[in-house]
Amino acid sequence: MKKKAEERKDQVLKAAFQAVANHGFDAVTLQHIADQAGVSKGVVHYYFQNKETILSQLLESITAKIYEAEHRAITEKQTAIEKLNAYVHSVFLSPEKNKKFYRVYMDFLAQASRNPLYREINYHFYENCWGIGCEIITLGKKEGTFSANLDVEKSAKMMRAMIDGCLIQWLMCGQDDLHDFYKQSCLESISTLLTSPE
Amino acid sequence: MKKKAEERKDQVLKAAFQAVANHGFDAVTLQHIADQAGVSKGVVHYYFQNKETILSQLLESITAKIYEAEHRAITEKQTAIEKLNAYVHSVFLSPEKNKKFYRVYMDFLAQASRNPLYREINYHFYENCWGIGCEIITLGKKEGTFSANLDVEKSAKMMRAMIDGCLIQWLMCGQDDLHDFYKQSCLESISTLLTSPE
Amino acid sequence: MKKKAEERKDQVLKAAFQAVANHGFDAVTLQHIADQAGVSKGVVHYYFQNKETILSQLLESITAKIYEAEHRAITEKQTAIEKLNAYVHSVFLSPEKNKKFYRVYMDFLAQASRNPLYREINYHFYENCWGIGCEIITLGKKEGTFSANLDVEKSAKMMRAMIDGCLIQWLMCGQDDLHDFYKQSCLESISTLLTSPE
Amino acid sequence: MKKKAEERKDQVLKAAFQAVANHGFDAVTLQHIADQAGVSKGVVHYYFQNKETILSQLLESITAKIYEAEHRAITEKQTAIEKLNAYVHSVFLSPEKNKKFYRVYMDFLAQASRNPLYREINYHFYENCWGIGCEIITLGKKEGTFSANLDVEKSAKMMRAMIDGCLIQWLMCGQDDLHDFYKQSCLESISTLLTSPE
DNA sequence: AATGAATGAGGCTTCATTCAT
DNA sequence: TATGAATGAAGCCTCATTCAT
Repeated sequence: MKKKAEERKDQVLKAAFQAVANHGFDAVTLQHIADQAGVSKGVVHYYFQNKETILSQLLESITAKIYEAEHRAITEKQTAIEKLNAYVHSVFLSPEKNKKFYRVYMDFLAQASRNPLYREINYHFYENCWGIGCEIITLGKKEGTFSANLDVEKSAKMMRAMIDGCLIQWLMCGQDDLHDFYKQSCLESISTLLTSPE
Repeated sequence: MKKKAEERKDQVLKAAFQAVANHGFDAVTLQHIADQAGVSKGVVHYYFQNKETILSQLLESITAKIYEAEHRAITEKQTAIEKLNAYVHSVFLSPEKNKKFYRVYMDFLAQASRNPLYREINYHFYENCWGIGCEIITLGKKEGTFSANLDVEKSAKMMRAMIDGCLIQWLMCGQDDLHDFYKQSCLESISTLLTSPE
Repeated sequence: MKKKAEERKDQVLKAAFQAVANHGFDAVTLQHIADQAGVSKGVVHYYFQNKETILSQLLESITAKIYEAEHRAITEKQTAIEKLNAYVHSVFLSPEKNKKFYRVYMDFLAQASRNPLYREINYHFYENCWGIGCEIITLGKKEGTFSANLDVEKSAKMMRAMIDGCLIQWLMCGQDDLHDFYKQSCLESISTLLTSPE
Repeated sequence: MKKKAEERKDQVLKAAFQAVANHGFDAVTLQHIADQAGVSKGVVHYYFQNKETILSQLLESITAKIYEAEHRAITEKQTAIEKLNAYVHSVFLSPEKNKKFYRVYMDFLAQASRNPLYREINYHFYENCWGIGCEIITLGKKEGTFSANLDVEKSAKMMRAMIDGCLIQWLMCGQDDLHDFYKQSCLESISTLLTSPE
């Protein structure tokens, strides 16, 4: 029973992601979501109180997934450089996937600037990302790869700012073939920031 | 005559800006805009063909204003360092103004990932921003302040990515008192990127 | 299930007929139709994509009904004269019914002069009517009742023109008591046309 | 002053005719009419109380013009046959003109079935048309061209019914090249009705 | 547990009409 | 006289939500 319900909710959330990716946050309807999930509109309301509940759980779900992927990527590597590389590569996955995920994510960011609930969810995601940054930077300092006098927390935040800034700029340019340019440039810039003396 | 009409349109656009800032891009209604402007709903349609027209002109208007302010800021300064400083300060204006402007701007970015018209307008804004970056960097190289081997265009893009990334991260944290932290960190990071040898 | 939906659509179409009869084609609103049907406005949109869909289906429905009644009437009779009589009588049903039906029909004709969809539906109705005429005339020629040298198709068209012309003229006079006069005169005229030698 | 006003009203009515011909009775707006007349919307309201006033005066105007043309046509001829010919030819003027005039006229007929004012105006037009019919038939009887036992008034009405029925049927078929067929058939039918013995 | 029919609030838009200039 | 800016009522349509089955 409980299991079935969990599966159902997951099914709806997956459908919601697709639906939001296709139609946009404010254009998506519960009908879109139900259609995408291959269920009736009633089901959606049966498992979720209302539209906002679905969407906030969707935000939680996708930020969790992004973080998991990032975390998995760096765990597999040993050195700070390798981890940094893996991190950035796990963010710049592919034009198609980035487009889909970041479109949805940007929709949520826009909402989050007004909706405290979304903001909180996103903040949690930020904390996770900063955590990854701190881990890499701390290791790099220990290795002697990165500057000894780096402010770890500050650098982690700048690192994430760079990543988001690049990904958004890429997304807004609408040119898939620039994906590699932005990935490389982002990586270079972060490296410079972390290795620059003083 | 013509003048009056222009003023009216401006009045409506200003009201639209306030209304979008308050309610968000997808929750704003023409009634909100009319109320904010202190006019009847009919007036809005008298000066603008439809809702999308208002919103796209609003995007044009605010990106133009942001750019103008940035451009004005750097024009007043002489050295590359001063210009860079002025640029970042003109972006990080104040918590209140940044919040309002960037909320609206983020709404548009979210839309732009799907709407080509918005994307085009934003691209034009990007070009302007990159132009400012290029100007500063070129001057800095000439002065010898910045690294001689910088790729001017690439650096300009990374510069803007850093700025947007920081501003968005600040906005999403919902803490006004971090405004200064992000301004300073952003400036530092860009400086590092531009002055780091090789 | 399907049955229920069909009934609902029928209910709405019937209501639409009443509403158009009462308010006229261009003054009728979806609210009128919903009220007449005793349902909420939403129901109308649930079963019909939009207003035009309702109205075109209404045109199809009423022309089909008129034709069916006419066809049924002539089928029951044997001789050409009897059939002709029955045909005209089935058209000139009663002042009340004619008024309601032809008011609506005239609204559609007015629209049809510009709207190809309506024109097509009406043309189909014309073809049916001409078919009835042809059937009667062909039989009459075979019987020797009607002139041997009649152009069947042309005569069928003139027959219908006479019928519509009379009914419209009657409707426009606004005098119910002339209904019988027009019915008889119409019948006489058609008889004359079909029996006149040469 | 008075003269200027009359000219202005005429100008607006002519524009109204074009506008209704183009957009249809219920889709036409005062802006269409003003544009067509090359004047401002205010002018239209200055010379006409409201929209209905314009439209009813337009109906009067066009029925008067149709009648005048018909009357002029038969006046120029001597014999009943010639007059009848001229009459029908003056009605079936040309595909283009008939389309424009009858579209507008049909719009009014549809309205007239509900609006007493329009109905009255149209009735006056009918009387004029019947008058023409009576004149022709009476002459034909005197000449011995038409059947002696014709009921003049009734025949005049049937004559007009035939004309309107044919013109409407032609209009609804949407085939310009059938214009001649309907004109000839209409004339033949009327001739048959009027010459048939008994 | 699931469906989808029904509701009705609320949005965008059109347009006749008014009125200050 | 003439203009056209401004109003606001009213229409169509969408869609989250409810509820009987």
